[in-house]
Amino acid sequence: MREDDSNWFNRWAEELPSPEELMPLSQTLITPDLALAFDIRNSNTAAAVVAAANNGGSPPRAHTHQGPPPPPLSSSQLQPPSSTQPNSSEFGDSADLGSGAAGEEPARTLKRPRLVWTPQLHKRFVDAVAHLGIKNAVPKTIMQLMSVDGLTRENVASHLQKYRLYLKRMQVGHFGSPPTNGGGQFEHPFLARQSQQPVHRMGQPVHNPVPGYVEDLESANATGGRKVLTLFPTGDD
DNA sequence: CTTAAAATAT
DNA sequence: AATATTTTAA
Repeated sequence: MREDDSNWFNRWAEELPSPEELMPLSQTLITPDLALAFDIRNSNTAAAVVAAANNGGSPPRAHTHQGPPPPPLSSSQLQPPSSTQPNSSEFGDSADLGSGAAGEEPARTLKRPRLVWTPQLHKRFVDAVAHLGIKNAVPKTIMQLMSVDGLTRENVASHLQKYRLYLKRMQVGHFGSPPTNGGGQFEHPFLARQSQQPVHRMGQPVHNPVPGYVEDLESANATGGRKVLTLFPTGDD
């Protein structure tokens, strides 16, 4: 079906907002501990990294008692506010994943929110892999090169796994391949799904635990009326 | 309900 | 580190 290929490109195009759009996002995250404290989960495609830990339920996994709670991370690296556009070139710059409040150390007892691989973040990832070469493209190195604060090796490893699978799949498999686009450069439809329909769920209306904060969040992402607000200015496209 | 992304376990 | 499995979000 040719609808398919036209769609994938469409989707891909859809997912990249203007840099300006995501610019104001630099510090648009609710402080992690706050979010976690209120158990705010945004089904609204709001903040990228803001996810909530399942609180109030029975912990599904408890076996394999190997759980010294890892340090959340070194918290905030001081980000020089001087540059309006900190990163424009390749690497050498450090990106900064949602830390939210500077000076707030979530520290102990907080589960790390689910990471959302935004296109920009993925781009950075791909860039890193490309520049490292297949032999050095291991999670640790990639993570280091990406220099994204808050990004753990596990995150990269998991993503790398999927990325490799994706490559393998397109390498052998279907030829359907990208549409007649002049055979030019195709980005990776790797991150295919960004926004979906709100899918109304009957019976259980959205009960916002903390309307005030949610409102705050919404105003943050609603700025411009776009759908997805993601991360920091990777600014590279 | 289904699928896929991310986390987690091995 | 790589792969498999499970959990969680869209």
